[in-house]
Amino acid sequence: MQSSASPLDFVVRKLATRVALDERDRAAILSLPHVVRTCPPSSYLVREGESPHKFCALILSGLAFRQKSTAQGARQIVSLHLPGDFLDLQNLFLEISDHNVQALTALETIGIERDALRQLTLHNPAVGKAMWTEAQVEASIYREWVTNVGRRDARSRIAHVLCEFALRMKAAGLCAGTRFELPVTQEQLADMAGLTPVHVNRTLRSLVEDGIVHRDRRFIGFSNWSEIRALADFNPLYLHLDQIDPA
Amino acid sequence: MQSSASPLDFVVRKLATRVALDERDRAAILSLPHVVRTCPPSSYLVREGESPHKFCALILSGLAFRQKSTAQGARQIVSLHLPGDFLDLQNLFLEISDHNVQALTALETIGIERDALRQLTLHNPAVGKAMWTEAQVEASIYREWVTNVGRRDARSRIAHVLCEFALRMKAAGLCAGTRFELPVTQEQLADMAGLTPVHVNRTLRSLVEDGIVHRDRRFIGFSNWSEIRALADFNPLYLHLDQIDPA
DNA sequence: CGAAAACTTGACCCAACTCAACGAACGTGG
DNA sequence: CCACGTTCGTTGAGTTGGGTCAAGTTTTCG
Repeated sequence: MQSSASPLDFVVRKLATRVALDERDRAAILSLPHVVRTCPPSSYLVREGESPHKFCALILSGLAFRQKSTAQGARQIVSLHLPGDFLDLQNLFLEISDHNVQALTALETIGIERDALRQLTLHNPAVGKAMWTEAQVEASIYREWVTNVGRRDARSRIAHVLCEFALRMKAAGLCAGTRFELPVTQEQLADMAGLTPVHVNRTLRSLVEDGIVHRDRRFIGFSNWSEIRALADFNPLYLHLDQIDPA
Repeated sequence: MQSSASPLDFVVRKLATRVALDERDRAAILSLPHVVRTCPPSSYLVREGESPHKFCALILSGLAFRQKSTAQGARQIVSLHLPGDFLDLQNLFLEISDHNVQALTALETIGIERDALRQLTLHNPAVGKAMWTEAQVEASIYREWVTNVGRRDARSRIAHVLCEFALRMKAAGLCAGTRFELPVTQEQLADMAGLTPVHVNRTLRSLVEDGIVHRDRRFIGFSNWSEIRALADFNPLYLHLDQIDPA
């Protein structure tokens, strides 16, 4: 019966997509100590080498990404995150951060007290299961990215990134499915795909010329989902979007 | 006081490297229903698209790898596993397998009943924490692999794979550190690095010619750890080898 | 000992990179 | 609301790291 506008409601709703939560579980989540924060575009939320912060962040609105750099100064973006994604799951149980997390757009996050969230994850089986599912889906996406960057050519690689983003946005209820804003520079897209910005530019152009992708500024549209899906060699299984409340 | 030679002792020892376990935790682990199995080289332990098996496997001896294929038939190896690694963590909480797991060498595994392990993970905080740490270290390794395959040239990439393997083997007490057997064909190495077998052959040869790597059959040696480490741009932080019992 | 698998090597090719310049869009302050 | 600096996108020309194809050679193993 609570009409609360607490940002923790958002967390409850998120976790409830992964597992059935009873009243007690919900109450436990809703009593977690937390803060709401906003971060400007490209600010760092986590830096490689740091110890975990007091709060574990989840995105309420906006986009973020994870990134590592090589000694030669090349950057690789290793994942993209949208509202409902945890940005700090790794730091819940590891003591030193192994990569950077950066805001892509302006970001609104809820920071949940690390200790409390860890205790809840370890002691409440329903919450624990939801958190495990989140973490395992994230790992599955990493595996797909290794494959994408390791074994697909530039066209497929870029198309694959676009397909994944479209589908995750749709699953999060943030776009209709075949048209969406991807607020990413071509340089950032290059860093996701393991390509150079120049080559991304040309490849993206060729996708547009072939009528597979429409583009206006940072807005992307697909003419034909099954066409781009085939080109991208995109099999949505790895997103485990059906992994919802198998109770 | 138990002198048991149960393979579960191995699991206890493994998890005890991640978290302090008391007698009750140990007893709970030691009572898990399980089977020991052997698998011939290149047999499949998990296939993409499958539902989870009744048992969740952990390697007792031998090596295994995870692998995905593209529609064009290219294969990418996304991780390598050695004794003490879980092969089925993902299937503990996900309902469809998103990749293949294959034996690299002859394999001896302990299969722990999935349901029982899941319950223990969710209900026993110490075991839960150990399992989380395992899973998060695995995720960290995926991030590094995305970076390796996306942003390093062939020499560094291959050197990086060698460094990681050497250090993980050493950490597992399976080699001294600068000389070890890597029972992998050049084709498999290529599939780890996102290269072709021919190019792996030439690149490996050039590393040998430069005196950075020694090779005899499948045995690899490093002349100078800091030299290959620099070439590989290898920073062992991501392996979280110190992530041991922060109690 | 013989067949299959793994490793080598050479010759050639091309997808993607580099370098460099220019144009378009954005945002910020006056 | 315009001027202007900055970031982002676009394009051309030339280069190269790594791929392809194909033919040996060595190793492994039944």
